[in-house]
Amino acid sequence: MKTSSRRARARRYPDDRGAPPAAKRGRPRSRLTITDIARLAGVSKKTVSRVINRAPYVQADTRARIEAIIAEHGYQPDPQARGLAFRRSFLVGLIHDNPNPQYVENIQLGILDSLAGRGYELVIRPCDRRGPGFLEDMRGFVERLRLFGVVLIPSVSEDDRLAKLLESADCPYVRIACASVDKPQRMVLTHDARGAAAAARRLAELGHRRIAYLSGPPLFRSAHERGAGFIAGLAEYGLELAPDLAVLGAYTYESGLARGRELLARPDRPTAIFAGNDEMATGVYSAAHELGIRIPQDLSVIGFDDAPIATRIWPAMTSVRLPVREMGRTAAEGLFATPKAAAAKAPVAEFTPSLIERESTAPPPRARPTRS
Amino acid sequence: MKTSSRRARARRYPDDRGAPPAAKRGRPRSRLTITDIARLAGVSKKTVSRVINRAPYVQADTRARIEAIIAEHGYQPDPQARGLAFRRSFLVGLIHDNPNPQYVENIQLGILDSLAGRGYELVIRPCDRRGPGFLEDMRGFVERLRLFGVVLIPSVSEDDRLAKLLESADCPYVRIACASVDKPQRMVLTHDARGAAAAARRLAELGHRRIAYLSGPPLFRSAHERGAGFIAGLAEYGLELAPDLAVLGAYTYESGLARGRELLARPDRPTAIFAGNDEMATGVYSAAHELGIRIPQDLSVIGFDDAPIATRIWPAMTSVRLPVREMGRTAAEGLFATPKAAAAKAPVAEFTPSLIERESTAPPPRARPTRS
DNA sequence: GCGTCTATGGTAACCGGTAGCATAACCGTG
DNA sequence: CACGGTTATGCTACCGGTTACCATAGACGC
Repeated sequence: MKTSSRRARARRYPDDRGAPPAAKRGRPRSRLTITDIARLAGVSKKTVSRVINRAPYVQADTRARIEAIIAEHGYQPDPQARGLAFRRSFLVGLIHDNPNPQYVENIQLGILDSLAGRGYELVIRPCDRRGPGFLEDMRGFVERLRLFGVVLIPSVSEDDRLAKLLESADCPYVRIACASVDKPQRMVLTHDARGAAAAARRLAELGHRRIAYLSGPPLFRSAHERGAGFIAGLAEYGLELAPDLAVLGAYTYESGLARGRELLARPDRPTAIFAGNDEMATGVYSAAHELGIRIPQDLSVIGFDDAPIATRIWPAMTSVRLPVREMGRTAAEGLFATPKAAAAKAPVAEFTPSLIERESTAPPPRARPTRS
Repeated sequence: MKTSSRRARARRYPDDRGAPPAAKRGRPRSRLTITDIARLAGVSKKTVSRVINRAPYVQADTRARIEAIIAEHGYQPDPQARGLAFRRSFLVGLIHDNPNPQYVENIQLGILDSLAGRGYELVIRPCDRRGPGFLEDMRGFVERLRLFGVVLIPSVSEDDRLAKLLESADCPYVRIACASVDKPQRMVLTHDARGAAAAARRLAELGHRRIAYLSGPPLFRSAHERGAGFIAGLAEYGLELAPDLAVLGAYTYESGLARGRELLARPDRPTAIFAGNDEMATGVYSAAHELGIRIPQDLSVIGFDDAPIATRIWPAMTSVRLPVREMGRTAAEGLFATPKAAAAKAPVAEFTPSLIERESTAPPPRARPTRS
């Protein structure tokens, strides 16, 4: 009877379609649990739990013995069980809509640098902040996963609706964004303006006077920030950005190519172009090649990001670099800050870009640099 | 007494340092649970569970009523609790050591295409298969997380030790790798050889005879595969790859630049170079620029991967394309295959690359193509 | 010697789900 | 109309941890 009953059970769910495969998979062979460790050590689960969580009230030798047993058996507490009890998962989310894979990858690596060895994992979540149901999606994501924390990178890091949502969902977060923030917030700041100013100074020093700025799209705060910094840098040399030499791109190669063609086809074309990012600067390179304009002899170009492509095109491009991986690491570290520090809403860290000089800049044709 | 006892308790962990912040965080306000839904619907937890898991033996109207209540309240079952009971998490891992961020990003996006709406999440795990403790790390990772499945991409996808480990850990996996496999396995196959053969045919048709192959490092199976395909393609036109024109690179820009310089400095330099990937092909571009060798008039170049850089350098590069995002999606789909299909160990899918012709190929100098 | 405090460890309940089994209702059939 | 088989549903234990609360053993002060 027992047997036949079991056999009947084996044929479960006769009309089952679409049940999660997880439910059908064979059981993995069971591993050691906290109960096993407690039994091996001759103590209670509670004591082992104290050791795992580094809680006090465990004798030093007891602690050492338990730790030895844990190490010997390679025991790893189950994050799902711990998370269930803690009402918090051991997952850190990266929410992003950044079109630059190199940037995203470096952020990921930086976050993982910080997570390594802590027992937390990184969950990736791309998004479209202008898509329908964006906020609902995000809410579902963070609530369902009970994320330990979230890192946001541009441009979604500039979306205050999302920040507000994360707060209401009680999900800690750190934003990476450039420095023009009105109120104190929990973020990793990048001083894009300073990098852009450095680019402006360098072009001014080389003697350029007709200098163009190829801006990123207004959706990105960095576009404004870099533009403002560039203008400020020029002003230090008594230069102004002529209105007709400030043109709007989209942070894409294609927009750089199109705007580059237009700028360089003018009779009084600029002798230098500062592009809001390397993608657009690369487009300017192509436009120059098409028109037979030599870089850097006829045209100086500076980009922003110091993407790998900056050294892969010819001539190697001068660009502005941010320590992206380090920024990712720092942002993740910020999630582990003490509650007090987190409540302070102060910036987690600030980064200033550096100008990496290569072969795409030179004095303008028929002109002499003001100094070296 | 009671009160003072509680107050004493509030000062818990007086010398606590290093306890997981999760344990210290305030509790998120509690959400709806399956018990709440059951109460609202006037049924038992078990019945709600059946609805969630699409199990049979629930009356259609009961099911509809429960689904309506779930939708109305935006209830989402807790993946940690489900995972604990299932002994399986709802996480899919991507284990990778691929140096190409564009490739990795597209794989990620493809996997996420497949996971979207299924309630599974993507966890990223870079690795170094030659580092110390590689296998132990991986074992700890997959066992601790009880991963639902893992996607592997080159070159770690070619590591049989890891495949064996995943099997012994009862962790389903799908590998993306090129087609030269000896035994049938659960993988997404890419016919890199066919793409390389197409490149060879094209160069032969244009009339090239002195053709070089710049190989990737032996660690990558794709390097052999592409080389073999290229040689086979040449053979169709009665051509051979001269031993001195097969050189070894490292899939990096720098190696492409160095090998390119050497190849192009020879008195009898090749009129065409097929590089194992776009990074190296870009290095060849730079070497040609340095030496004043024009592309494509003096030198034809074909790369592999169709990376974004292929269209951003000048002249736009002919390259071989694989549908990377689609491959990632397909690999993830493979994890959801029925147990029967999974046990079959048959390939999940196969992809053949296509040759994307751009401006970096032309007939050799002072020669006439054999046909169009 | 006794009450109080501190250090330590045990027990039961719980986190939010799922699995096994019992049971009731329904169905057609001999 | 009793009966076996199928469908629908609920009860209870359990997944692997953590917490609340309690019990006990020494140390200490009077």
